[in-house]
Amino acid sequence: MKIRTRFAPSPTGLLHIGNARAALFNYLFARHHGGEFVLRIEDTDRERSTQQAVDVIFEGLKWMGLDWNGEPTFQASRQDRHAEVVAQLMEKGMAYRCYCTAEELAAMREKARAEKRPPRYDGTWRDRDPADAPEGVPYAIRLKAPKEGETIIKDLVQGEEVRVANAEMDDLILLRSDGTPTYLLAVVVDDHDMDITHVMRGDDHLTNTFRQAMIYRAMGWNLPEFAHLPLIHGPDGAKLSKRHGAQSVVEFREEGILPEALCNYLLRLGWGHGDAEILDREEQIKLFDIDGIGRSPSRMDYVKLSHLNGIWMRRANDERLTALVMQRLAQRDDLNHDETVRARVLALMPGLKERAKTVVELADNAAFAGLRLPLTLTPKAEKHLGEEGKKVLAGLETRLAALEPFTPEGIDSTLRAFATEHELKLGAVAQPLRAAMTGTTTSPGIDLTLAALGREEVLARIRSALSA
RNA sequence: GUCCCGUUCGUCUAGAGGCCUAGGACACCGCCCUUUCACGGCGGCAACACGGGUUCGAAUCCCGUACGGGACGCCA
Repeated sequence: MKIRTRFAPSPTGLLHIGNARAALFNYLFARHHGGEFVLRIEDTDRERSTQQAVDVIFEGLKWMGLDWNGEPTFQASRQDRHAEVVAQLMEKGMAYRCYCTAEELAAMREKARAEKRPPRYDGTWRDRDPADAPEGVPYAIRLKAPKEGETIIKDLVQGEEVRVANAEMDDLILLRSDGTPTYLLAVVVDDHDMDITHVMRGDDHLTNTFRQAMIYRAMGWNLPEFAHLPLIHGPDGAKLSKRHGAQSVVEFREEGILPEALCNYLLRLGWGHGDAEILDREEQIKLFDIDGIGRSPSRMDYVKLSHLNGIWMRRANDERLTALVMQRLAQRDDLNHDETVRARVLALMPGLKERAKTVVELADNAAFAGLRLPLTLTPKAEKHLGEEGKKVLAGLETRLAALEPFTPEGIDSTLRAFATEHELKLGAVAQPLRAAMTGTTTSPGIDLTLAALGREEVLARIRSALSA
């Protein structure tokens, strides 16, 4: 049997981190087993669904490198099929018309709650003679669910068997009074028709699964395997919300997170395989399986995500990182943006990427490459450009002007020789230079920094610092 | 309120009855490397929710309690 998984988000405006993880797991599981991973957009709620929201999902998945098989299915386009299934259930006597209004149902629930009973539909129209039906009143169609016995489902994550007494459940609505299918019905029909073998989704759907199982049974269909993933909470254990920080895929991208870091983090959140921590896509596919998924909800740890992002940045290609940095620097109007600046950033990248955890930080640290003279100094940098510092710069100016070739190696030996001659520690030479080059006290190695700026710029920055 | 699920360092996790003096990672604290800041290396702090069983032996199996989460819509 070929494994087929699906990711079935509803287009409501953002690709939430929990959904993104569900997509990742479904993707990895399918790829691990040589199966297929398909996409279905659950847009039955026409009010809230927009093309823009659909695009956000596509873009997010592509950014994460989760490619799906075939064309996406739009659930709304399958309404005729959903209605057809309901018609079959009516014929079999397994569904019935319910004429209760929304107000009546709300009152029913409220009353039940007030009496501390579980809020459920009381079955008013279940056995009532259809002839009693009021004239011209719209009706919904409900499933005639079993009232006795129990419904058992198998869950690959949450334990072998999960069971609930049928008396605990009421007759769910299949078709709304406007004729459109409900989520519960549409999901079952689509998963069946699309030959989905494994349904992997958030734990919040676990109890829905019982009701869906009833629909499968009523139709005489086989159930797929289920795997309910524990939810992701905020660092404090409460529901993930805005105040915790980023929660959608695009937000993480804006904050300078690399997709491979996000995927690596999301995978390790709620899944483990021995001591494996850093996994590229190939290893993820090789190692991922359902038995590694944990059972309890996990907390989002933005600090650990940053750490992983640092690792993935160091592994990333310099050209790629430079492009990301230049994109961000383009927003700043205190910088030059020409090709020279880009070349400097690229040359600095090996040193830069060791010192940042996000692309945002990377861009901040790279910005000095495009700065115009004179530089604005940080208070700490200023201290290095006192009398002593200036003496060093003045002494260095002629030597650097004469240095040939102007390479990191040549610069390094020039500085060391200068320090020895003047009985200075290397730091006493490097820090004034760094301050003059960057306006700050931190940067990649001073040899690399000077070489990247180029002789002309280095001399210009020294003179500028000297004349300040 | 009813039902369902869960519970190993602060966090993410390893752990499938003896390999556990409970391992790794992040964070934190030292030390080393060092031209700054990082990176890296070494070391430290730190957990089996609680109570009963079962067993020669339990983090691992069973029951209960506590705590946490989820569901209970003509939303998905």
